[in-house]
Amino acid sequence: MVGDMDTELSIQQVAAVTQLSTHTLRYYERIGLLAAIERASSGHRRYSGQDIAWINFLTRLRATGMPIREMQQFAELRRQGDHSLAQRRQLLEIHQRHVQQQLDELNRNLEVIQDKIQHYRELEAQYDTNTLTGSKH
Amino acid sequence: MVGDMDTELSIQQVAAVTQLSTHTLRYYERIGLLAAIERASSGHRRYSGQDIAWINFLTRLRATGMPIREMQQFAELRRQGDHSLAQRRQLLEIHQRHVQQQLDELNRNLEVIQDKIQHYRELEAQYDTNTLTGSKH
DNA sequence: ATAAAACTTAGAGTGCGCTCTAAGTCAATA
DNA sequence: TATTGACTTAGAGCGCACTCTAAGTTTTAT
Repeated sequence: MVGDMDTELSIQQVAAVTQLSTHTLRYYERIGLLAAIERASSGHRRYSGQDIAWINFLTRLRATGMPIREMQQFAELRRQGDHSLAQRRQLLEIHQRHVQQQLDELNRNLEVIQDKIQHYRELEAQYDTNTLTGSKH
Repeated sequence: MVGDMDTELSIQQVAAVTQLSTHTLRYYERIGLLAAIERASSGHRRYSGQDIAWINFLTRLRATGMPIREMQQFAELRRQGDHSLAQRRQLLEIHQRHVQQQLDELNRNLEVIQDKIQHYRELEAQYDTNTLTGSKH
């Protein structure tokens, strides 16, 4: 089962497992996020297990708000091989800090929203009481 | 200091305190997020303390990914007064769940990124060793 | 053999949330 | 009084990340 890494998938199959559209997969290749996917003799794309793993990681970066531009830089560094390891790590460390900031902000905002919900609950209780006792109508 | 709620601010002042551009403030009013800001005799906008509080809350909703469409619904409910309290609360409760999902996903993705950083650290250490011992060049 | 489906490329179109421009009115200062 | 600057409106334009279309070739199924 180790050899599964060599399984080659069609664009439709990759779309199914990555949840990206075939349009998006071609788009990612075109703008250099994927760079040179292998072709079958027919010219059709054949994705390797490594390609899938890379696409999945890209998806994590996108989901955490990394702009395409930065992902392009990251992909370019990857293409340059081992001597770019430190730069790739630094890029990810910066991004990691951004994600932590997002988390902090999201947590703060969540609290405010929860406070508001609680506030509404109290207002509702009061409003219901007024309505039931017939005051003012 | 309680009377500060009645202070009326110009659009520039509101832009300064809310960190929104004057363009965005007019845009929000135009699409019904703010609805009918008072005007001075000159026709210039005059924002109340309540307006500012509302804008700040809207900003929290935006920052947590609520689409403008939904904010418009929320603003509309607010305009309808007390009898929409329960609906407003429900809308916020749904949004609250979305925010919690965002937080969960962000946390999962952060972990993957951190793992990748750690992986790079290990590869770097190995690469440096190989380089120093002159193996392979 | 032929039709339907899937693939290819280049490039146009879309939806979101602003962001800016144009044309004009009003207000404050030299 | 003149001019600089802030304000008004309606509507066009923009950046991002896709998403789709058109035109053509290849593969698969009947």
